[in-house]
Amino acid sequence: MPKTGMRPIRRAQLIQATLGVIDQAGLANATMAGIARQAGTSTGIVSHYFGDKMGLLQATMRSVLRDLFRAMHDRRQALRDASPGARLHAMIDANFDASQISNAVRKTWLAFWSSSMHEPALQRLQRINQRRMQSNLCCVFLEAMPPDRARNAATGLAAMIDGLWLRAALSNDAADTELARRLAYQYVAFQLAGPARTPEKSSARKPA
Amino acid sequence: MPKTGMRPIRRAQLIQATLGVIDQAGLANATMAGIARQAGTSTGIVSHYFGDKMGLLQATMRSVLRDLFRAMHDRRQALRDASPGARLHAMIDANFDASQISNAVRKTWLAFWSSSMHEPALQRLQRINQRRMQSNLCCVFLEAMPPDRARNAATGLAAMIDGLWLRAALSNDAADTELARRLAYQYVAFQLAGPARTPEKSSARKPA
Amino acid sequence: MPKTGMRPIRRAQLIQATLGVIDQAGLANATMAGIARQAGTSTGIVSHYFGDKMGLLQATMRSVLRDLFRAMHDRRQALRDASPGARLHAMIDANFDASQISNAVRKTWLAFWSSSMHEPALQRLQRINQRRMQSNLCCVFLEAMPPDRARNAATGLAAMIDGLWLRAALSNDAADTELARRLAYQYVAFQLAGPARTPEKSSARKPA
Amino acid sequence: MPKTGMRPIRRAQLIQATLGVIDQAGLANATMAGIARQAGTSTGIVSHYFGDKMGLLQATMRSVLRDLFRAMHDRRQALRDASPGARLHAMIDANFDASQISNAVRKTWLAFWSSSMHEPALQRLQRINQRRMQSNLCCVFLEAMPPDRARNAATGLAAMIDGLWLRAALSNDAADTELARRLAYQYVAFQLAGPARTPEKSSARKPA
DNA sequence: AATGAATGAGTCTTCATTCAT
DNA sequence: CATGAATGAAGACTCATTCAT
Repeated sequence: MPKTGMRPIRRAQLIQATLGVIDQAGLANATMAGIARQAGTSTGIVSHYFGDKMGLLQATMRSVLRDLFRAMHDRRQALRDASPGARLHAMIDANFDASQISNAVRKTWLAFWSSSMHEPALQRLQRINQRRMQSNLCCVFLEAMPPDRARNAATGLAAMIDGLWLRAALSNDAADTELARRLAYQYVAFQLAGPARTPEKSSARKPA
Repeated sequence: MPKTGMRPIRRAQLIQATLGVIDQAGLANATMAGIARQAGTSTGIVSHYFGDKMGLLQATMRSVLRDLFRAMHDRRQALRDASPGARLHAMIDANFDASQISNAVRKTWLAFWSSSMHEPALQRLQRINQRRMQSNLCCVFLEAMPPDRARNAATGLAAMIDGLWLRAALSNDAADTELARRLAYQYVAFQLAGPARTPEKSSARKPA
Repeated sequence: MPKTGMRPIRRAQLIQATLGVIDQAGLANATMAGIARQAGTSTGIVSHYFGDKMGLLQATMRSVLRDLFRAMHDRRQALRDASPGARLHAMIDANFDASQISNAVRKTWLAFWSSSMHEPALQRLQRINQRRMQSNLCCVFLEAMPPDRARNAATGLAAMIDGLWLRAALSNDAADTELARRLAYQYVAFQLAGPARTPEKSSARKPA
Repeated sequence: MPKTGMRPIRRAQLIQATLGVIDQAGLANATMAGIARQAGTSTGIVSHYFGDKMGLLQATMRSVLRDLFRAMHDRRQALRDASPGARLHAMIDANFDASQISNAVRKTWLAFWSSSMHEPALQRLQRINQRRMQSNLCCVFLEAMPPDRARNAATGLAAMIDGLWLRAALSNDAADTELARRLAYQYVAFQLAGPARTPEKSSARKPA
């Protein structure tokens, strides 16, 4: 009697196992056998549900991205009519959310960044994510500044978040999260207060 | 007697080939055979000079790091007595130096970031690099602000640079470099002008 | 469900193939590919069942030892209440049993002797085997002589058997088996009749 | 200025190095590079003097055999007119001579035994050695018994010596040498005193 | 005579994938 | 649905041998 409705359960199981294995051994050392063992299933099951190793990795990455955007969405919903500053803080918080800062997710994310450069399938996901983040941030900045500056502010904040996040991932130190958040908040404050000096194309290159 | 003194030449050759292969195929797909072919040598030669694949990767990473710090050092020397702002700009420029922004180096760097999480040997190099960058930046900021703020400014700028650098790497678009530099300059200007609002531990978390 | 219970069958198959390859080409030239081909399987299967080449070799040696001791045990059981002489003959016969004198087994045994000196895993097996043989022989001799002499007789007979066995292996001549057995029987007769002259520590060294 | 007369010196050097490496790592792990390093020369030199790896191994084995027979010859010369017993003891002593019982020699010998089964060149040496030993022992026994018994006695003593020697090699215990010698002496005494019971072809097989 | 850099064939091992049950 | 046995291609690494100097 084939149990029905196993699909989503098994898939979630395997994605969790994938995250776990990448956390423990790294993407480069994540084998199908290891993932299946971690999930408590047989090796054949992965092909059955994801067709391919790449299929599993894509699904895993999609799952991580979905979690990130759900976190951002939830927090923005809760502050729908708040000030731009408050909403940007909420989005920053989402990026350092518990679901994002677990080691498993950090390592997975970083690994995907790296391998997305040579795997078109992952690259597409990565691009979508990046664009979505940029536009989400830009929307909020637009309420407080002209479009040109808003775009730059969004790019800068996105870079800031990624950079802080990357450092936290590399240093493997959960305590950094609080500092990371504060530095990101500070950057928002900088941008909302107006640029100290408008960055110009060339003259800014060699300031006294 | 056979040709002597081939050591450094061959090593440089092989490191260049490694960067090339990682650029084309990614670290995950970089095989010894491919690297040897790219270098125009036999496969055995890599073991001969680096002992191991990991030995070659370490040497390659070390080479990339050395280039980065040489670029920073050179630019700082040229501006030894300049203002903090000018020197920070020089350090930023070094990070977006031609030697750093080539695709090969970007991908290699990102790949190393990723795999350093599970390879102690690479992790060590990565940590050393991170600490050196932080302290170099901090030294300059200290001339313009109290130690506490200088440390945060250094961390923030380092994150900013990494984040911008990461985005450039992922988007694979060399044209972003100019924008990246401008955003980093802007961050320096923010910090040197004094914080818009001092980031505080908790009250800053939910600003109106 | 896939065929289950293949484990012992495949393992036996592969061990037989290992013996065959060592017989034909020698341990030094026994490759995994050759063994797999001989067994009619793919190369990967060896790792699947034995993990390692050394794992396969250990299992093979264990199998050979097990066969030897089973042969000895069977023959002793059949003569449970017989005289010491009869039981020692049975043990000698077991050592020159059909399962032991096949060329494959001889060469394998000799190869293991040699490589056991540098492979701790094999050395352990070798030591266990040696000790077990010594104690089995000693038990029987004890029924016919004082402990001191029994120990020496056991050591001597074990050496005799090994030496005869070794010569047979090296000369590659199956016909020697009969002679080997007779010489071993003779040694037993010598010992059971009482020593011609008690071997003494030093005075025996230069007898007239 | 090519130094002349280096040939024998270098050859001896390399043979010693070979013995050393086999002692430390085993024949299976003895590489040309390792031997050259141990000898303090370059890798190419081995080909230069021995042409081949097998050439070096043959020369090494020949050297070991030559040492054994020199030891036997010397001791027999010293006892030219002594009794058969004394001369047999001398030959036994030679086999457990200091030059023979060093670990390096033991392991080398055993390794050669093993690989001689598949290397015709080594096999030839091995056969010559075996035959020479047999005939040397037989000559002496012939002075004390009829040819038929002498042949058997020689075979038995040779087996005894090899077996004792083998056990000593495997147990890696130099202290066994004394016991080994005593057991070999005892065997000589047995044979010289006349067989306890003449070994017969079939009736001896199942004695009561 | 001697060096040691270079080669490349050969080996072990890993692993994604398939498939009969 | 699920299993896990089996495959075989691919990669890292070793090492005897060659050869220009």
